[in-house]
Amino acid sequence: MTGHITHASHLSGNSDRSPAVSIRDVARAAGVSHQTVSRVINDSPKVSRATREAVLAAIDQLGFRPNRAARALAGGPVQSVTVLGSNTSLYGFAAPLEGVEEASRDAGFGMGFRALESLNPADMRDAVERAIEPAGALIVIAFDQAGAMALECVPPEVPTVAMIQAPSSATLPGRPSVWIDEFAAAKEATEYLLGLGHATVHHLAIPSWSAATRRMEGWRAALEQAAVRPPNALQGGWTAQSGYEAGCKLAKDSRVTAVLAGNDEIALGVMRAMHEAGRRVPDDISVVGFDDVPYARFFSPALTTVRQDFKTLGKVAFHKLLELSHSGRTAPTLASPQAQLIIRESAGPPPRSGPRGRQAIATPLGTRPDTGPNSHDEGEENDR
Amino acid sequence: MTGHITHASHLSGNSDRSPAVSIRDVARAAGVSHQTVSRVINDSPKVSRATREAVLAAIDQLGFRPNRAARALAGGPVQSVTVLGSNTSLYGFAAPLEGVEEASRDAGFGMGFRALESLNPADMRDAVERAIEPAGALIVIAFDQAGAMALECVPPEVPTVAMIQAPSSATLPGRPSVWIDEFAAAKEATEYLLGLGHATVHHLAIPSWSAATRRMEGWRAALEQAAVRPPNALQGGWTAQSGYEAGCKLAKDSRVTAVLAGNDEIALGVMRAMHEAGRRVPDDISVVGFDDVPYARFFSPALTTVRQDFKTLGKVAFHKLLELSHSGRTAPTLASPQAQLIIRESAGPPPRSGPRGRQAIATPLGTRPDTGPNSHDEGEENDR
DNA sequence: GTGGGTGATGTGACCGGTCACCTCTCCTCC
DNA sequence: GGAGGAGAGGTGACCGGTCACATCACCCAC
Repeated sequence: MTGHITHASHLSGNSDRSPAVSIRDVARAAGVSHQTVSRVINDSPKVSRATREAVLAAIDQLGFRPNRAARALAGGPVQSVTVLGSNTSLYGFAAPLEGVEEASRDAGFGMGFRALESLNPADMRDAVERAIEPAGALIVIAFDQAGAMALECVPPEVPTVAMIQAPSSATLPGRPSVWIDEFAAAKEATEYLLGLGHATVHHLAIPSWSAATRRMEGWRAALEQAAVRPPNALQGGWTAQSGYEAGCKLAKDSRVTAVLAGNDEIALGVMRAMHEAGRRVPDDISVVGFDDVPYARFFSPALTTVRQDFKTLGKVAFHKLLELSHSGRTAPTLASPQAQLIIRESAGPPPRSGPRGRQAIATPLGTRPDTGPNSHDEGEENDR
Repeated sequence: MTGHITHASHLSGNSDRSPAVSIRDVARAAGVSHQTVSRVINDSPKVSRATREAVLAAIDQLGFRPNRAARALAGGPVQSVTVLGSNTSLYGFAAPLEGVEEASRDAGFGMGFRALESLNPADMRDAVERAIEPAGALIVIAFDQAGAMALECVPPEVPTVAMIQAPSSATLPGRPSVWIDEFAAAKEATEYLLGLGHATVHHLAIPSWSAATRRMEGWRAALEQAAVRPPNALQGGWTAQSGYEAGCKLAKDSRVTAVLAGNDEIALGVMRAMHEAGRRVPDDISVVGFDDVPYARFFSPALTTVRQDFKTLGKVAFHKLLELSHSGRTAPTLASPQAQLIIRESAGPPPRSGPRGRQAIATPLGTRPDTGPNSHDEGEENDR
C-alpha cells in the first residue's frame, strides 16, 4: 500500500546504494527470523498459518520484492528465462516471443533474449553459454538450423524447452519441445486446392535442416491420397525475397497452377513474381500461405493461408518450462494449438483450358506490369 | 583454450551446484589476491602490467567468466539492459530491438525484454519496476503512448535511454533519447508527390500522444512551402487494419489523390481499401509508406516508402546507454540515422482530368473486386 | 632521518538471498 | 515415562563478486 520502493541501480559501480528492503527487514517487522521469511516467499509448507500471514503482511507493508541477483547467487529458483532465436523481425519468430513474454510476465519471471547470428560451432557454443548464464533456463526457437544447432549445444542439465517445426526431427530424445501440428492444416489446404480443380499443388518449403516439415508431410499426404504424384518440394528461404526468387522460376513452368508457400512472406514474394510474369492470382495461379500474419488479409488478393497460433505456442513453451522445473524432469514432448485454414482470395480454380500462355513479358521488379481485368467471385472470406 | 565450463543451472532450488570457476580460483592460480583479479576484470589502472598479464592468463586458462548475479548483488556494473516496449511483432518495434540485441551482445551485455500491456498507471509503474530490477538499466521504446507513459514512471536515477518519435515531444529534459530524423525524408516524400502533380497530399498519421510527429511536420512543411494548405492529418493506428479503415473513408473523398501513410502496414491497408473501392494505385491514387519493411517491395504495386534504419537506431540507443553509464550522466539528446525515400511503384501522377469517378462499387473485404487494366510506366525503382 | 606522498596489493566485511543443520515443542506409542 | 517423530522455527555459513580500508615498498623533500 505505502510501498516506497527504492532502486539500487547503476551500470557502473557507483556507490549510491539505496537501502532496498530486504528479507531481514521483513523478518524484523514480522518478529521472525530471516529464514522464516525465506520460507514464506518460497511457499515452504513448514510455516504455520499464523506466521505466514504475519510475514505476508509485513512483506506487503514494506513493499518487499525478492532480489533476483541474490537469489540466483544463492542458488535459489532463478525466475527468469532466456529465449534463444535467430530473428526477431520475422513474424514466425516474433509472435512466439510475444507469447513467452506474456506468460513469463504473468508468472513473475524475467525474460531475456539472445540472437543467434553465426552458425560457427564455437560461436554457437559461446552464445548458448552466455544465454544460460544469467537465467539458468532456456527456450530455444528451433524452427531453423541455427536454433537446432543451438539446442545441441545446451548441456542436458539446463532446463530447456524447444520450439520446433516437427517432433520427428533430430530433437534430443527426452528434451521437452512444443510445436504446432500443421500436418492436418497443410493437408486440408492442399485438399482445398485440389478440390478447386488443380491437377497438382506445388510446395515452396521453408528451410528445414532435417528431413521434412510437418506441413510438407501434410501436403504430400493430401496429394498421395488423391493419387497425385507429389512434385519435388522446392527449398526456399524465410523471406519474401526468397519467395520472389523461387516464384520467378515457378512462373515459367506452365504446369504450375497452385502453390503452397512455406509462409506468408514467401507467398507474397511468389505473388509478386507471378504478377510480374503476367500470371494473375488467383485466376491463373493459386497461392496459399502459412502463418496468417496480421497484414495477410490486406494483400491484393487477400491471402488464403493457414493460421498458426504462435503466441499460444510461446505461452505453452513457457508453461512447459515451469512444469519441467517444478516436477523434476518428467516432461516428454507435447503437441500444441492446431493450425487452421483461412480461406480468402488468393486461391481459385485453375484456368479453364489448362494454363494459358503468358500474356505479358516478364519484367524485372520495379517496373509496373499490366494487370488484366477479371470477373468472378469465388473465394469467400472465412475469416475470424 | 581448455575452458571446461560448468553450469550452475536450476530453476527450482535443487542442490546440484557445480563448482563454476570464481574470482578466487583465478586468484589462486595467478598467485594474487581475489581483489586484484577483480581489479583486472574491471580495468582498474592500479594494477601493474606484469600482474595484469598473469591474471589475464589465469582467466583465460580457467575459462573464467564473471558471475552476473554476484556482480549485481555486490553493486558492481550490472552489464545488462532491459528493453521496454509495447510490441514485438510490429516491424518498427522489432527491428530496433534487434539492433539493441546485437549491440548488447557485442558489448557482453545481457538483454531482457518486457512488454507494456496496460495503460493503467499502477500497472505501468509496476511493469517499470519489474523491468528495472534485474538489469538496472533501461531502453524504452517510446514511439507510442505506452512507451511514453512508461518513461515517465522511471525514477531519474535509473540509467535510461528512450527511443522516441520526435525530440520536441514530452520527453523529460535531460533524459537521453534517440530518434530518427524523418523530417527531411517526410518533406522529400511529400515534395515528390507534389512534384508528380498532386494538388495536395493527405497524411494518415501513426498515433502520437503529444503534439505531432516529425514526419507530420515534414509533410506540413512541404505543403506550406508549396503554398498548399495542409489538410487535417488523419489519426490512425499502427496496423494494416487501421490503415484499411481509414482508407475506406479516404476512398470516398474524390479530392484525395495522394496519401502519405504513417507506416508500411498502414499503407498496405490503404491500398487494399482503395483496391476495394475501385480506385487504382497508383493510377487513381498514390500511396507512400514509412519504414520500408522487408516485404514492402513485394507488394503489388511495390511500395514507395521512406526507409528507416531501425536497427542502427537500436544500436545507437545501446551505445548511448553505455556512454551514459561510463561518463556520468552527461549525455544530452542525439539525432541518429537519416531516413531515405525509396521510390518504387505505388506513387504516380494524379489522374488526368481530376480524379475520375469510382468505377467499381465498394465491396467489403473478402470479395474479390475488379482490377482495371493500366498502362504507363513511371515510378522507377530506386532501391538498394 | 623522518614525514609524507603514491602506486601496487591484500584483508575482511558485505550485498540479499538460500542451504544445511540445530533447537524446541508437542504428540504418539510401546 | 522415555524413545522417536513430525512440525515450526532459528542460526550461521556461503554463493561470487565489490567496497572500504589497511598494508607495504619505494621515492622524494625537508
